[in-house]
Amino acid sequence: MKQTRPIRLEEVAALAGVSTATVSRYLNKPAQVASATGERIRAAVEATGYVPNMMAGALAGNRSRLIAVLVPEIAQSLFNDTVEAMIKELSVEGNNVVLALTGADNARLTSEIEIALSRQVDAIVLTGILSDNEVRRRLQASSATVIETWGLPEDPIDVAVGFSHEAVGKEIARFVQSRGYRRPHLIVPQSQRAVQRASAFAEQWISDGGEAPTQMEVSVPSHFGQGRSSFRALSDLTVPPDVVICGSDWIAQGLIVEAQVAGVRVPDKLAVIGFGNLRLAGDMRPTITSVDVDGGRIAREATRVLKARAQGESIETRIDVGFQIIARESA
Amino acid sequence: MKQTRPIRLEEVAALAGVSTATVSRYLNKPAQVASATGERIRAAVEATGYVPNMMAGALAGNRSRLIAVLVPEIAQSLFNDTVEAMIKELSVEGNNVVLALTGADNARLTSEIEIALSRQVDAIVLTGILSDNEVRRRLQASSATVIETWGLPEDPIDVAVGFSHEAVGKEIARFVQSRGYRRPHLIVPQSQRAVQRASAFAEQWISDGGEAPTQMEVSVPSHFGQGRSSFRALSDLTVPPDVVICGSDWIAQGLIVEAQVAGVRVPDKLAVIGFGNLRLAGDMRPTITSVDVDGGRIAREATRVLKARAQGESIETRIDVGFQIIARESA
DNA sequence: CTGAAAGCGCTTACAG
DNA sequence: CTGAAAGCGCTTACAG
Repeated sequence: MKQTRPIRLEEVAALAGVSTATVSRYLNKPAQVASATGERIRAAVEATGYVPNMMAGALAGNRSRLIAVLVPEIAQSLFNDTVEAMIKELSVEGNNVVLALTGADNARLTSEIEIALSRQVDAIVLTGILSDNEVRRRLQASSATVIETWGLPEDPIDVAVGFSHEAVGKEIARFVQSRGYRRPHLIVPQSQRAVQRASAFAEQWISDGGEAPTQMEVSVPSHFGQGRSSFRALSDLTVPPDVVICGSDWIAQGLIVEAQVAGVRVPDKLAVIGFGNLRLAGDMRPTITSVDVDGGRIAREATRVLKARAQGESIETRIDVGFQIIARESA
Repeated sequence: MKQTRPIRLEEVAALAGVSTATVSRYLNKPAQVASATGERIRAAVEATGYVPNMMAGALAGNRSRLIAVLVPEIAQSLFNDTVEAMIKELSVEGNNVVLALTGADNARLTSEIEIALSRQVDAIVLTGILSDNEVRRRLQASSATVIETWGLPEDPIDVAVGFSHEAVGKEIARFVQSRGYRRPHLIVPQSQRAVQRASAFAEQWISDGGEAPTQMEVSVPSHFGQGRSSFRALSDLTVPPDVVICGSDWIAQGLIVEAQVAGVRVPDKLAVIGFGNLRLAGDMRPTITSVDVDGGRIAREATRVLKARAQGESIETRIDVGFQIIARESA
């Protein structure tokens, strides 16, 4: 390793017989360079094998082309599809994604924001809910675009791209009622948003004349094993449920497996609803009724916002990408 | 957004009554600064709310503190635990991870390497196998540390931290034999390494006197649904298997679910072995026998290598972190 | 359409 | 232990 010094812009310019300014323009805004000149530069770049130093470019141009994406974790997360789509979308535009982990409880959210700011990122994409007002202000004072995703706060820090978890809860309640179920049971991962959905469900259910639904808390990140244990815990309930609304498809899947082993038929004896509409929801036996969130759409909207911002265009501050209940065999 | 100009080092220095050089030293190598001076600087940093511009620091110091991690995908990947551990480990040292996606077929591997180099990353962590010799040379000519993970090539580009997939294949073959199974069937995701494991399995199995195992190919990334369809495809085999070796725990899980629905008892009528030792392997019913790869260990070794490199220490070029067959109920 | 030159905000020999 | 100064490799008004 560590051999020859890399080629700089200056050497390309010398070879092409132009100034570094012109090479820089050719590389960044080719339309501003005469085509004959451009061709000479192109040849010089190729001949030298020039690779731009983006750190220098970032400092000089005050644009890092770095986007920080902050998620609780990635080992197994409902956000993964969104993050993947985001990385793909953004890299097309010449940006790179710095992925930071804030922990299942989002404990490292504010510190990771500080670090991202120090990195001079052009934008910060948040999935967690930021309650610290000082950091909120610091974020607003910075020149970075801040995109809150998955949620849809009343008063976004900057821009929000997501959907209403309250609406999801209410919609599921209506769905459950329309299917004729009478005794819903909720399995609620202790994340702010899952709790929000559960509350909204209960509210809607009760206002529609139902009894207050029973519910159980599980830790985050949610996983398959919780589904199994949750099924077993069902026998502790005085009122046996006829439908279980799970905070994630993983929980739903575990619940179904355990139910099958116990000889409880899904959905005949017990209906199950998941959340996230992961691939496995459609692949499971029985297939799992779930709530679809379009991660690709979130990523596209976020990218569009970033682009508009970079060009100084005005942008909406709340973009609702919606959600969809996908009815399948399990409920 | 876009308010007041950020504080610079110069303003901190002025407030503390020292030069920018001293502030920079205090921030990066506090031991080189007198404690009284350091205290004044600390106070000045706090009073001004100074946030260092890491892009400038990177350019001046020729050290970006950026590590590129290249993986095929993250929606659902066996590498996720490793990537998560890597991000955690590295961020403790003040580094950030740029996550780049190379595609399930690794088609974007070389282009993402170019981009990472342009970013002046201190290190590139690869999970895919790099066969392009030119890029290999370019990588070696760069000053970036290159860490190949998960695999353990004979001749690493720079440093390799992983395990032998061939050894995994052979070890599974011995395990299967020791358990008395006679007719293994392999479900092989078409990734280079899964194919390597399958070949090694077959080789060992045959050299131990077994009949050539049957096998079926599935696409990457592997998933639950493939397990279900693979089970159904088993009936096409002229010789019904007594054990199925799956390329991932997701396949194994899908296979078990489908077997249960079909009334085939696991492991009594059909044993199943997974790969990856995901959390669900221990949570599934029956629990899944799998191969454990310690992602945390890989991340720690990689971090150790990076640190040693940064300090100019010499380092090993091949670090074998091993693997472990975890025998559970399914086989 | 192009160039000379200033400047982005740091780090680091070098000298003391 | 500390400072003056050069320099990292680009971008971008500004002027022509």
